[in-house]
Amino acid sequence: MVVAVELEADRSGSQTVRAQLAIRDLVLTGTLTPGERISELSMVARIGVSRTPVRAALLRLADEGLLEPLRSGGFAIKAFTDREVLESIEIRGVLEGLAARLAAERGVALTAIAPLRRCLAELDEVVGETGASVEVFSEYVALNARFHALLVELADSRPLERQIERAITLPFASPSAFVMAQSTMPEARRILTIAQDHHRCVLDAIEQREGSRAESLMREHSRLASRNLALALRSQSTFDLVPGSALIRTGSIA
Amino acid sequence: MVVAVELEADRSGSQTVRAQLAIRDLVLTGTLTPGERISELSMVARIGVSRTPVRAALLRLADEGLLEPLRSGGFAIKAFTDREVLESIEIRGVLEGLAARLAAERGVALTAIAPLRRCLAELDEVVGETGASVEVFSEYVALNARFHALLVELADSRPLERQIERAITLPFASPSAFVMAQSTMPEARRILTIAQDHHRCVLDAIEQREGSRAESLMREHSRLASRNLALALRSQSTFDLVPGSALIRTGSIA
DNA sequence: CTCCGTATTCCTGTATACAAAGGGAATACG
DNA sequence: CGTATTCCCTTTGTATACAGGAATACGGAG
Repeated sequence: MVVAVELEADRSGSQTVRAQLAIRDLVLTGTLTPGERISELSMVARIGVSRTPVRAALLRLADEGLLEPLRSGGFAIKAFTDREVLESIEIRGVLEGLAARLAAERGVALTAIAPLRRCLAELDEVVGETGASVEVFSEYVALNARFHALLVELADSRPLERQIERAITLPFASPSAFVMAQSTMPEARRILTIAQDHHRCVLDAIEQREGSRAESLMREHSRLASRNLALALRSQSTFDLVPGSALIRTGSIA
Repeated sequence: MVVAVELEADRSGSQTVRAQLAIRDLVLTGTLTPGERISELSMVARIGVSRTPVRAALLRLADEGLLEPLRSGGFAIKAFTDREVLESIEIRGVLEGLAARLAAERGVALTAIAPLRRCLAELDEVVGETGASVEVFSEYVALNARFHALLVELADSRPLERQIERAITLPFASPSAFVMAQSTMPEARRILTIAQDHHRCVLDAIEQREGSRAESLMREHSRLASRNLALALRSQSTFDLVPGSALIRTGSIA
Protein backbone atom coordinates (compact mmCIF):
# COMPACT_ATOMS: atom_id res chain seq x y z
CA MET A 1 0.00 0.00 0.00
CA VAL A 2 2.61 2.48 1.05
CA VAL A 3 4.84 3.13 -1.91
CA ALA A 4 7.74 5.08 -0.49
CA VAL A 5 9.45 6.20 -3.65
CA GLU A 6 11.10 9.23 -2.14
CA LEU A 7 13.64 7.43 -0.03
CA GLU A 8 16.45 9.13 -1.93
CA ALA A 9 18.81 10.12 0.85
CA ASP A 10 17.13 13.32 1.94
CA ARG A 11 19.72 13.78 4.62
CA SER A 12 18.48 17.20 5.63
CA GLY A 13 18.99 17.73 9.30
CA SER A 14 15.47 17.61 10.58
CA GLN A 15 12.42 15.64 9.60
CA THR A 16 10.45 18.84 9.44
CA VAL A 17 12.54 20.47 6.73
CA ARG A 18 12.65 17.19 4.87
CA ALA A 19 8.87 17.10 4.89
CA GLN A 20 8.73 20.75 3.91
CA LEU A 21 11.05 20.24 0.95
CA ALA A 22 9.27 17.09 -0.15
CA ILE A 23 5.80 18.59 -0.03
CA ARG A 24 6.92 21.77 -1.71
CA ASP A 25 8.33 19.70 -4.54
CA LEU A 26 5.14 17.72 -4.79
CA VAL A 27 3.18 20.95 -5.12
CA LEU A 28 5.54 22.73 -7.47
CA THR A 29 5.96 19.85 -9.85
CA GLY A 30 2.23 19.52 -10.16
CA THR A 31 2.08 16.04 -8.69
CA LEU A 32 -0.64 17.46 -6.48
CA THR A 33 -3.15 19.54 -8.39
CA PRO A 34 -4.26 23.02 -7.32
CA GLY A 35 -7.41 23.12 -5.19
CA GLU A 36 -6.79 19.61 -3.97
CA ARG A 37 -6.93 19.07 -0.26
CA ILE A 38 -3.78 17.78 1.37
CA SER A 39 -4.35 15.17 4.02
CA GLU A 40 -1.65 14.75 6.61
CA LEU A 41 -1.81 10.99 6.48
CA SER A 42 -1.20 10.80 2.77
CA MET A 43 1.91 12.90 3.25
CA VAL A 44 3.00 10.64 6.08
CA ALA A 45 2.65 7.67 3.75
CA ARG A 46 4.51 9.39 0.93
CA ILE A 47 7.37 10.95 2.83
CA GLY A 48 7.87 8.49 5.63
CA VAL A 49 7.91 10.80 8.62
CA SER A 50 5.33 11.10 11.34
CA ARG A 51 2.39 13.48 11.46
CA THR A 52 4.10 16.03 13.67
CA PRO A 53 6.76 17.19 11.21
CA VAL A 54 4.29 16.92 8.35
CA ARG A 55 1.96 19.17 10.22
CA ALA A 56 4.72 21.68 10.89
CA ALA A 57 5.69 21.61 7.23
CA LEU A 58 2.11 22.26 6.11
CA LEU A 59 1.84 25.18 8.50
CA ARG A 60 5.05 26.59 7.13
CA LEU A 61 4.02 26.18 3.50
CA ALA A 62 0.73 27.86 4.29
CA ASP A 63 2.57 30.94 5.61
CA GLU A 64 4.68 30.85 2.50
CA GLY A 65 1.50 31.12 0.50
CA LEU A 66 1.64 27.83 -1.36
CA LEU A 67 -1.24 26.39 0.62
CA GLU A 68 -4.37 27.96 1.97
CA PRO A 69 -6.06 26.97 5.20
CA LEU A 70 -9.53 25.44 4.99
CA ARG A 71 -12.17 26.60 7.43
CA SER A 72 -12.96 22.98 8.23
CA GLY A 73 -9.34 22.44 9.06
CA GLY A 74 -6.45 21.25 7.00
CA PHE A 75 -5.01 22.82 3.88
CA ALA A 76 -5.54 22.89 0.15
CA ILE A 77 -3.12 23.69 -2.64
CA LYS A 78 -3.52 27.26 -3.66
CA ALA A 79 -4.23 28.18 -7.25
CA PHE A 80 -2.96 31.43 -8.71
CA THR A 81 -4.46 33.49 -11.46
CA ASP A 82 -2.14 35.06 -13.99
CA ARG A 83 -3.17 38.39 -12.58
CA GLU A 84 -1.96 37.38 -9.14
CA VAL A 85 1.34 36.32 -10.67
CA LEU A 86 1.69 39.73 -12.24
CA GLU A 87 0.92 41.39 -8.94
CA SER A 88 3.48 39.25 -7.15
CA ILE A 89 6.11 40.32 -9.64
CA GLU A 90 5.11 43.93 -9.18
CA ILE A 91 5.47 43.57 -5.42
CA ARG A 92 8.94 42.16 -5.82
CA GLY A 93 9.85 45.00 -8.12
CA VAL A 94 8.67 47.59 -5.65
CA LEU A 95 10.56 45.99 -2.79
CA GLU A 96 13.75 45.53 -4.77
CA GLY A 97 13.35 49.13 -5.83
CA LEU A 98 13.25 50.13 -2.20
CA ALA A 99 16.38 48.09 -1.56
CA ALA A 100 18.23 49.82 -4.37
CA ARG A 101 17.09 53.24 -3.24
CA LEU A 102 18.09 52.62 0.37
CA ALA A 103 21.52 51.44 -0.73
CA ALA A 104 21.93 54.53 -2.90
CA GLU A 105 20.71 57.02 -0.32
CA ARG A 106 22.77 55.62 2.50
CA GLY A 107 25.80 55.15 0.35
CA VAL A 108 27.80 51.95 0.18
CA ALA A 109 31.51 51.34 0.53
CA LEU A 110 33.39 50.23 -2.56
CA THR A 111 34.38 47.07 -0.79
CA ALA A 112 30.69 46.28 -0.38
CA ILE A 113 29.87 46.84 -4.02
CA ALA A 114 32.82 44.90 -5.34
CA PRO A 115 31.10 41.49 -5.26
CA LEU A 116 28.25 42.99 -7.29
CA ARG A 117 30.73 44.23 -9.88
CA ARG A 118 32.32 40.82 -10.11
CA CYS A 119 28.92 39.22 -10.49
CA LEU A 120 28.10 41.74 -13.18
CA ALA A 121 31.28 40.85 -15.06
CA GLU A 122 30.45 37.17 -14.91
CA LEU A 123 26.99 37.90 -16.22
CA ASP A 124 28.57 39.86 -19.05
CA GLU A 125 30.50 36.79 -20.06
CA VAL A 126 27.41 34.62 -20.05
CA VAL A 127 25.39 37.12 -22.05
CA GLY A 128 28.28 37.46 -24.47
CA GLU A 129 28.30 33.73 -25.23
CA THR A 130 27.43 33.08 -28.85
CA GLY A 131 25.62 29.78 -28.42
CA ALA A 132 22.18 29.98 -26.83
CA SER A 133 22.32 26.58 -25.21
CA VAL A 134 20.33 25.58 -22.17
CA GLU A 135 23.54 25.52 -20.13
CA VAL A 136 24.09 29.18 -20.83
CA PHE A 137 20.65 30.06 -19.57
CA SER A 138 20.85 28.00 -16.43
CA GLU A 139 24.19 29.61 -15.69
CA TYR A 140 22.52 32.96 -16.18
CA VAL A 141 19.79 31.93 -13.75
CA ALA A 142 22.33 31.16 -11.04
CA LEU A 143 24.28 34.36 -11.54
CA ASN A 144 21.15 36.45 -11.78
CA ALA A 145 19.84 35.04 -8.51
CA ARG A 146 23.15 35.85 -6.87
CA PHE A 147 23.13 39.37 -8.23
CA HIS A 148 19.68 40.07 -6.87
CA ALA A 149 20.54 38.54 -3.51
CA LEU A 150 23.66 40.65 -3.22
CA LEU A 151 21.73 43.75 -4.16
CA VAL A 152 19.24 43.18 -1.37
CA GLU A 153 22.12 42.68 1.03
CA LEU A 154 23.45 46.04 -0.03
CA ALA A 155 20.44 47.75 1.50
CA ASP A 156 21.56 46.32 4.82
CA SER A 157 18.06 46.08 6.21
CA ARG A 158 16.95 42.98 8.04
CA PRO A 159 13.24 43.79 7.77
CA LEU A 160 13.52 44.41 4.06
CA GLU A 161 15.48 41.22 3.55
CA ARG A 162 12.76 39.28 5.31
CA GLN A 163 10.02 40.84 3.29
CA ILE A 164 11.75 40.27 -0.04
CA GLU A 165 12.61 36.72 0.90
CA ARG A 166 8.94 36.18 1.51
CA ALA A 167 8.01 37.82 -1.78
CA ILE A 168 10.22 35.56 -3.87
CA THR A 169 9.16 32.39 -2.09
CA LEU A 170 6.48 32.11 -4.71
CA PRO A 171 8.69 30.54 -7.35
CA PHE A 172 7.13 32.38 -10.26
CA ALA A 173 7.84 35.70 -8.55
CA SER A 174 11.56 35.09 -8.20
CA PRO A 175 13.91 37.20 -10.31
CA SER A 176 14.89 34.35 -12.59
CA ALA A 177 11.50 32.74 -12.89
CA PHE A 178 11.07 33.29 -16.59
CA VAL A 179 14.62 33.02 -17.80
CA MET A 180 14.38 29.35 -18.67
CA ALA A 181 11.18 30.00 -20.53
CA GLN A 182 12.99 32.71 -22.47
CA SER A 183 15.57 30.25 -23.61
CA THR A 184 13.15 28.82 -26.13
CA MET A 185 12.17 32.17 -27.53
CA PRO A 186 13.81 34.02 -30.42
CA GLU A 187 13.94 37.34 -28.57
CA ALA A 188 15.85 35.66 -25.74
CA ARG A 189 19.23 37.23 -26.38
CA ARG A 190 17.76 40.70 -26.68
CA ILE A 191 15.94 40.42 -23.35
CA LEU A 192 19.06 39.19 -21.58
CA THR A 193 21.00 42.12 -22.99
CA ILE A 194 18.43 44.59 -21.70
CA ALA A 195 18.24 42.94 -18.28
CA GLN A 196 21.99 43.05 -17.97
CA ASP A 197 22.00 46.75 -18.83
CA HIS A 198 19.54 47.30 -16.01
CA HIS A 199 21.94 45.54 -13.68
CA ARG A 200 24.80 47.75 -14.76
CA CYS A 201 22.84 50.99 -14.52
CA VAL A 202 21.51 50.15 -11.07
CA LEU A 203 25.01 49.66 -9.76
CA ASP A 204 26.06 52.96 -11.29
CA ALA A 205 23.09 54.72 -9.77
CA ILE A 206 23.81 53.28 -6.34
CA GLU A 207 27.45 54.27 -6.56
CA GLN A 208 26.52 57.82 -7.45
CA ARG A 209 23.84 57.87 -4.78
CA GLU A 210 21.04 58.45 -7.25
CA GLY A 211 18.33 56.89 -5.13
CA SER A 212 15.36 57.67 -7.28
CA ARG A 213 17.04 56.42 -10.43
CA ALA A 214 18.12 53.21 -8.75
CA GLU A 215 14.58 52.59 -7.61
CA SER A 216 13.01 53.24 -11.01
CA LEU A 217 15.50 50.97 -12.67
CA MET A 218 14.74 48.04 -10.42
CA ARG A 219 11.05 48.52 -10.97
CA GLU A 220 11.49 48.57 -14.70
CA HIS A 221 13.75 45.58 -14.38
CA SER A 222 10.97 43.57 -12.79
CA ARG A 223 8.74 44.56 -15.67
CA LEU A 224 10.86 42.34 -17.87
CA ALA A 225 9.50 39.41 -15.91
CA SER A 226 5.96 40.61 -16.47
CA ARG A 227 6.59 40.84 -20.17
CA ASN A 228 8.16 37.43 -20.19
CA LEU A 229 5.10 36.02 -18.51
CA ALA A 230 2.95 37.29 -21.32
CA LEU A 231 5.37 35.81 -23.83
CA ALA A 232 5.57 32.49 -22.03
CA LEU A 233 1.80 32.17 -21.99
CA ARG A 234 1.79 31.87 -25.77
CA SER A 235 2.71 28.22 -25.79
CA GLN A 236 2.25 25.40 -23.32
CA SER A 237 5.72 23.96 -23.77
CA THR A 238 7.31 27.30 -23.00
CA PHE A 239 4.99 27.87 -20.10
CA ASP A 240 5.92 24.57 -18.54
CA LEU A 241 9.49 25.80 -18.14
CA VAL A 242 8.58 28.36 -15.50
CA PRO A 243 8.88 27.02 -11.96
CA GLY A 244 5.58 26.52 -10.23
CA SER A 245 3.65 26.83 -13.45
CA ALA A 246 1.45 24.01 -12.24
CA LEU A 247 -0.07 26.38 -9.71
CA ILE A 248 -1.11 28.93 -12.29
CA ARG A 249 -4.50 28.49 -13.82
CA THR A 250 -5.03 30.63 -16.87
CA GLY A 251 -8.04 31.19 -19.03
CA SER A 252 -6.24 30.50 -22.29
CA ILE A 253 -4.15 27.49 -21.42
CA ALA A 254 -5.75 24.39 -19.94
CA MET B 1 3.49 24.88 41.13
CA VAL B 2 1.47 25.77 38.09
CA VAL B 3 0.01 29.21 38.60
CA ALA B 4 -2.55 29.57 35.87
CA VAL B 5 -3.40 33.22 36.20
CA GLU B 6 -4.59 33.67 32.63
CA LEU B 7 -7.74 31.66 32.90
CA GLU B 8 -9.75 34.71 31.88
CA ALA B 9 -12.22 33.17 29.47
CA ASP B 10 -10.07 33.07 26.38
CA ARG B 11 -12.82 31.38 24.49
CA SER B 12 -11.08 31.58 21.16
CA GLY B 13 -11.97 28.57 19.11
CA SER B 14 -8.73 26.66 19.15
CA GLN B 15 -6.04 26.18 21.73
CA THR B 16 -3.46 27.17 19.17
CA VAL B 17 -4.81 30.66 18.58
CA ARG B 18 -5.32 31.08 22.28
CA ALA B 19 -1.68 30.25 22.84
CA GLN B 20 -0.69 32.53 20.00
CA LEU B 21 -2.64 35.46 21.39
CA ALA B 22 -1.42 34.86 24.92
CA ILE B 23 2.25 34.63 23.97
CA ARG B 24 2.01 37.62 21.69
CA ASP B 25 0.60 39.63 24.53
CA LEU B 26 3.34 38.44 26.83
CA VAL B 27 5.92 39.59 24.32
CA LEU B 28 4.30 42.89 23.41
CA THR B 29 3.62 44.01 26.93
CA GLY B 30 7.22 43.38 27.83
CA THR B 31 6.48 40.66 30.36
CA LEU B 32 9.11 38.71 28.51
CA THR B 33 12.23 40.73 27.77
CA PRO B 34 13.85 40.91 24.33
CA GLY B 35 16.64 38.42 23.75
CA GLU B 36 15.18 36.07 26.31
CA ARG B 37 14.73 32.50 25.25
CA ILE B 38 11.21 31.16 25.32
CA SER B 39 10.89 27.64 26.61
CA GLU B 40 7.87 25.68 25.55
CA LEU B 41 7.29 24.28 29.01
CA SER B 42 7.14 27.66 30.66
CA MET B 43 4.45 28.68 28.19
CA VAL B 44 2.60 25.46 28.87
CA ALA B 45 2.63 26.31 32.57
CA ARG B 46 1.53 29.88 31.99
CA ILE B 47 -1.17 29.35 29.41
CA GLY B 48 -2.51 25.98 30.39
CA VAL B 49 -2.47 24.21 27.04
CA SER B 50 -0.25 21.38 25.97
CA ARG B 51 3.04 21.62 24.15
CA THR B 52 1.59 20.99 20.71
CA PRO B 53 -0.43 24.18 20.37
CA VAL B 54 2.29 26.15 22.13
CA ARG B 55 4.76 24.89 19.60
CA ALA B 56 2.48 25.83 16.73
CA ALA B 57 2.00 29.28 18.19
CA LEU B 58 5.73 29.82 18.55
CA LEU B 59 6.27 28.75 14.96
CA ARG B 60 3.65 31.20 13.86
CA LEU B 61 5.02 34.08 15.88
CA ALA B 62 8.44 33.36 14.46
CA ASP B 63 7.10 33.77 10.91
CA GLU B 64 5.46 36.95 12.03
CA GLY B 65 8.85 38.21 13.04
CA LEU B 66 8.30 38.63 16.76
CA LEU B 67 10.55 35.71 17.59
CA GLU B 68 13.72 34.49 16.01
CA PRO B 69 14.74 30.85 15.75
CA LEU B 70 17.85 29.76 17.64
CA ARG B 71 20.32 27.49 15.89
CA SER B 72 20.28 25.20 18.89
CA GLY B 73 16.51 24.95 18.57
CA GLY B 74 13.75 26.91 20.17
CA PHE B 75 13.07 30.62 19.90
CA ALA B 76 14.09 33.89 21.48
CA ILE B 77 12.27 37.19 21.63
CA LYS B 78 13.50 39.41 18.90
CA ALA B 79 14.86 42.85 19.68
CA PHE B 80 14.49 45.68 17.21
CA THR B 81 16.74 48.65 16.72
CA ASP B 82 15.13 52.02 16.07
CA ARG B 83 16.62 51.82 12.63
CA GLU B 84 14.77 48.59 11.93
CA VAL B 85 11.56 50.22 13.09
CA LEU B 86 12.13 53.04 10.65
CA GLU B 87 12.78 50.54 7.87
CA SER B 88 9.62 48.62 8.70
CA ILE B 89 7.61 51.81 8.44
CA GLU B 90 9.27 52.59 5.13
CA ILE B 91 8.35 49.16 3.83
CA ARG B 92 4.75 49.66 4.82
CA GLY B 93 4.73 53.03 3.10
CA VAL B 94 6.08 51.56 -0.10
CA LEU B 95 3.54 48.75 -0.10
CA GLU B 96 0.61 51.00 0.73
CA GLY B 97 1.88 53.28 -2.00
CA LEU B 98 1.70 50.39 -4.41
CA ALA B 99 -1.83 49.64 -3.26
CA ALA B 100 -2.92 53.22 -3.87
CA ARG B 101 -1.26 53.30 -7.25
CA LEU B 102 -2.82 50.02 -8.35
CA ALA B 103 -6.25 51.24 -7.27
CA ALA B 104 -5.75 54.47 -9.18
CA GLU B 105 -4.38 52.88 -12.34
CA ARG B 106 -7.04 50.22 -12.52
CA GLY B 107 -9.79 52.58 -11.60
CA VAL B 108 -12.34 51.91 -8.92
CA ALA B 109 -16.11 52.09 -9.00
CA LEU B 110 -17.75 54.83 -6.94
CA THR B 111 -19.60 52.21 -4.97
CA ALA B 112 -16.25 50.78 -3.97
CA ILE B 113 -14.84 54.09 -2.85
CA ALA B 114 -17.94 55.13 -0.93
CA PRO B 115 -16.95 53.38 2.33
CA LEU B 116 -13.63 55.21 2.19
CA ARG B 117 -15.44 58.53 1.83
CA ARG B 118 -17.64 57.74 4.80
CA CYS B 119 -14.62 56.76 6.84
CA LEU B 120 -12.96 59.99 5.79
CA ALA B 121 -15.97 61.98 6.97
CA GLU B 122 -15.94 60.25 10.33
CA LEU B 123 -12.26 61.01 10.67
CA ASP B 124 -13.03 64.64 9.90
CA GLU B 125 -15.40 64.75 12.81
CA VAL B 126 -12.83 63.26 15.16
CA VAL B 127 -10.09 65.61 14.03
CA GLY B 128 -12.52 68.51 14.35
CA GLU B 129 -13.18 67.76 18.01
CA THR B 130 -11.97 70.56 20.23
CA GLY B 131 -10.95 68.54 23.26
CA ALA B 132 -7.81 66.48 22.86
CA SER B 133 -8.82 63.74 25.23
CA VAL B 134 -7.50 60.22 25.11
CA GLU B 135 -10.88 59.01 23.88
CA VAL B 136 -10.61 61.17 20.80
CA PHE B 137 -7.25 59.69 19.94
CA SER B 138 -8.27 56.10 20.45
CA GLU B 139 -11.28 56.72 18.26
CA TYR B 140 -8.93 58.14 15.67
CA VAL B 141 -6.80 55.01 15.94
CA ALA B 142 -9.77 52.78 15.16
CA LEU B 143 -10.98 54.86 12.24
CA ASN B 144 -7.47 55.27 10.88
CA ALA B 145 -6.91 51.52 10.95
CA ARG B 146 -10.17 51.01 9.09
CA PHE B 147 -9.27 53.61 6.51
CA HIS B 148 -5.96 51.96 5.75
CA ALA B 149 -7.54 48.52 5.60
CA LEU B 150 -10.18 49.72 3.18
CA LEU B 151 -7.56 51.38 1.04
CA VAL B 152 -5.63 48.14 0.72
CA GLU B 153 -8.83 46.36 -0.22
CA LEU B 154 -9.31 48.89 -2.97
CA ALA B 155 -6.24 47.59 -4.75
CA ASP B 156 -8.06 44.26 -5.00
CA SER B 157 -4.89 42.21 -4.92
CA ARG B 158 -4.68 39.14 -2.74
CA PRO B 159 -0.89 38.93 -2.88
CA LEU B 160 -0.54 42.57 -1.93
CA GLU B 161 -3.03 42.19 0.89
CA ARG B 162 -1.03 39.31 2.26
CA GLN B 163 2.22 41.17 2.05
CA ILE B 164 0.87 44.28 3.73
CA GLU B 165 -0.79 42.24 6.43
CA ARG B 166 2.58 40.76 7.12
CA ALA B 167 4.24 44.15 7.14
CA ILE B 168 1.92 45.60 9.76
CA THR B 169 2.07 42.56 12.00
CA LEU B 170 4.94 44.27 13.70
CA PRO B 171 2.83 46.46 15.93
CA PHE B 172 5.08 49.48 15.71
CA ALA B 173 4.86 49.37 11.92
CA SER B 174 1.08 49.58 11.84
CA PRO B 175 -0.50 52.78 10.52
CA SER B 176 -1.73 53.93 13.90
CA ALA B 177 1.28 52.87 15.91
CA PHE B 178 2.30 56.33 17.03
CA VAL B 179 -1.04 58.03 17.30
CA MET B 180 -1.45 57.33 20.99
CA ALA B 181 2.04 58.60 21.61
CA GLN B 182 1.11 61.78 19.75
CA SER B 183 -1.76 62.37 22.10
CA THR B 184 0.64 63.58 24.75
CA MET B 185 2.45 65.95 22.45
CA PRO B 186 1.64 69.60 21.82
CA GLU B 187 1.91 69.24 18.04
CA ALA B 188 -0.66 66.44 18.12
CA ARG B 189 -3.53 68.32 16.54
CA ARG B 190 -1.37 69.65 13.75
CA ILE B 191 -0.09 66.17 12.85
CA LEU B 192 -3.59 64.74 12.78
CA THR B 193 -4.70 67.53 10.48
CA ILE B 194 -1.88 66.80 8.07
CA ALA B 195 -2.48 63.07 8.14
CA GLN B 196 -6.14 63.59 7.43
CA ASP B 197 -5.28 65.80 4.46
CA HIS B 198 -3.15 62.98 3.11
CA HIS B 199 -6.14 60.68 3.40
CA ARG B 200 -8.33 63.08 1.50
CA CYS B 201 -5.81 63.73 -1.25
CA VAL B 202 -5.12 60.04 -1.77
CA LEU B 203 -8.80 59.37 -2.34
CA ASP B 204 -8.96 62.25 -4.79
CA ALA B 205 -5.92 60.98 -6.63
CA ILE B 206 -7.36 57.49 -6.87
CA GLU B 207 -10.67 58.78 -8.16
CA GLN B 208 -8.91 60.79 -10.83
CA ARG B 209 -6.67 57.87 -11.66
CA GLU B 210 -3.51 59.73 -10.79
CA GLY B 211 -1.45 56.67 -9.91
CA SER B 212 1.87 58.32 -9.32
CA ARG B 213 0.39 60.99 -7.09
CA ALA B 214 -1.54 58.45 -5.06
CA GLU B 215 1.65 56.47 -4.52
CA SER B 216 3.72 59.47 -3.49
CA LEU B 217 1.07 60.57 -1.07
CA MET B 218 0.91 57.24 0.71
CA ARG B 219 4.67 57.20 1.01
CA GLU B 220 4.75 60.66 2.46
CA HIS B 221 1.90 59.67 4.71
CA SER B 222 3.99 56.89 6.21
CA ARG B 223 6.72 59.42 6.83
CA LEU B 224 4.50 60.95 9.45
CA ALA B 225 4.97 57.77 11.44
CA SER B 226 8.72 58.03 11.06
CA ARG B 227 8.65 61.59 12.32
CA ASN B 228 6.43 60.60 15.19
CA LEU B 229 8.89 57.91 16.16
CA ALA B 230 11.63 60.51 16.47
CA LEU B 231 9.30 62.67 18.54
CA ALA B 232 8.19 59.80 20.73
CA LEU B 233 11.77 58.89 21.49
CA ARG B 234 12.23 62.15 23.35
CA SER B 235 10.61 60.93 26.52
CA GLN B 236 10.14 57.54 28.07
CA SER B 237 6.56 58.09 29.09
CA THR B 238 5.58 59.03 25.56
CA PHE B 239 7.56 56.17 24.12
CA ASP B 240 5.77 53.67 26.33
CA LEU B 241 2.53 54.49 24.59
CA VAL B 242 3.58 52.92 21.30
CA PRO B 243 2.53 49.28 21.01
CA GLY B 244 5.40 46.85 21.16
CA SER B 245 7.77 49.48 22.47
CA ALA B 246 9.16 46.86 24.80
CA LEU B 247 10.78 45.20 21.78
CA ILE B 248 12.66 48.29 20.71
CA ARG B 249 16.07 48.82 22.19
CA THR B 250 17.40 52.28 21.60
CA GLY B 251 20.72 53.85 22.37
CA SER B 252 19.27 56.87 24.12
CA ILE B 253 16.51 55.35 26.20
CA ALA B 254 17.30 52.53 28.57
C1' DC C 1 -36.15 7.33 -9.04
C1' DT C 2 -35.03 10.84 -5.88
C1' DC C 3 -34.47 12.88 -1.54
C1' DC C 4 -33.45 12.79 3.20
C1' DG C 5 -31.81 10.86 7.55
C1' DT C 6 -28.56 8.16 9.75
C1' DA C 7 -24.47 5.73 10.54
C1' DT C 8 -19.82 5.01 9.47
C1' DT C 9 -15.37 6.37 8.25
C1' DC C 10 -11.77 9.38 7.81
C1' DC C 11 -9.47 13.53 9.32
C1' DT C 12 -7.77 17.08 12.17
C1' DG C 13 -6.70 19.12 16.77
C1' DT C 14 -4.73 18.07 21.10
C1' DA C 15 -2.25 15.69 24.58
C1' DT C 16 1.46 12.87 26.03
C1' DA C 17 5.42 9.67 25.86
C1' DC C 18 10.14 8.94 24.39
C1' DA C 19 14.78 9.82 22.78
C1' DA C 20 18.61 12.60 21.48
C1' DA C 21 21.10 16.69 21.93
C1' DG C 22 22.64 20.89 24.17
C1' DG C 23 23.90 23.56 28.33
C1' DG C 24 25.61 24.02 32.83
C1' DA C 25 27.72 22.81 36.93
C1' DA C 26 30.74 20.35 39.62
C1' DT C 27 34.91 17.93 39.87
C1' DA C 28 39.38 16.38 38.72
C1' DC C 29 43.72 17.40 36.78
C1' DG C 30 47.55 20.28 35.32
C1' DC D 1 44.20 28.65 40.91
C1' DG D 2 42.81 28.00 36.16
C1' DT D 3 41.26 24.83 32.76
C1' DA D 4 39.38 20.85 30.81
C1' DT D 5 36.30 17.04 31.23
C1' DT D 6 32.47 14.50 32.51
C1' DC D 7 28.00 13.84 34.14
C1' DC D 8 23.32 15.29 34.85
C1' DC D 9 19.48 17.85 33.83
C1' DT D 10 16.76 20.52 30.91
C1' DT D 11 14.90 21.25 26.40
C1' DT D 12 13.61 20.35 21.90
C1' DG D 13 12.31 17.18 18.04
C1' DT D 14 9.58 13.26 16.90
C1' DA D 15 6.21 9.68 17.28
C1' DT D 16 1.84 8.03 18.71
C1' DA D 17 -2.60 7.74 21.15
C1' DC D 18 -7.16 9.71 21.77
C1' DA D 19 -11.32 12.54 21.05
C1' DG D 20 -14.38 15.54 18.57
C1' DG D 21 -16.19 16.71 14.15
C1' DA D 22 -16.92 16.81 9.22
C1' DA D 23 -17.73 14.50 4.96
C1' DT D 24 -19.49 10.63 2.75
C1' DA D 25 -21.94 6.67 1.75
C1' DC D 26 -25.70 3.79 2.49
C1' DG D 27 -30.36 2.70 3.29
C1' DG D 28 -35.13 3.78 3.70
C1' DA D 29 -39.15 6.43 2.59
C1' DG D 30 -41.91 9.29 -0.35
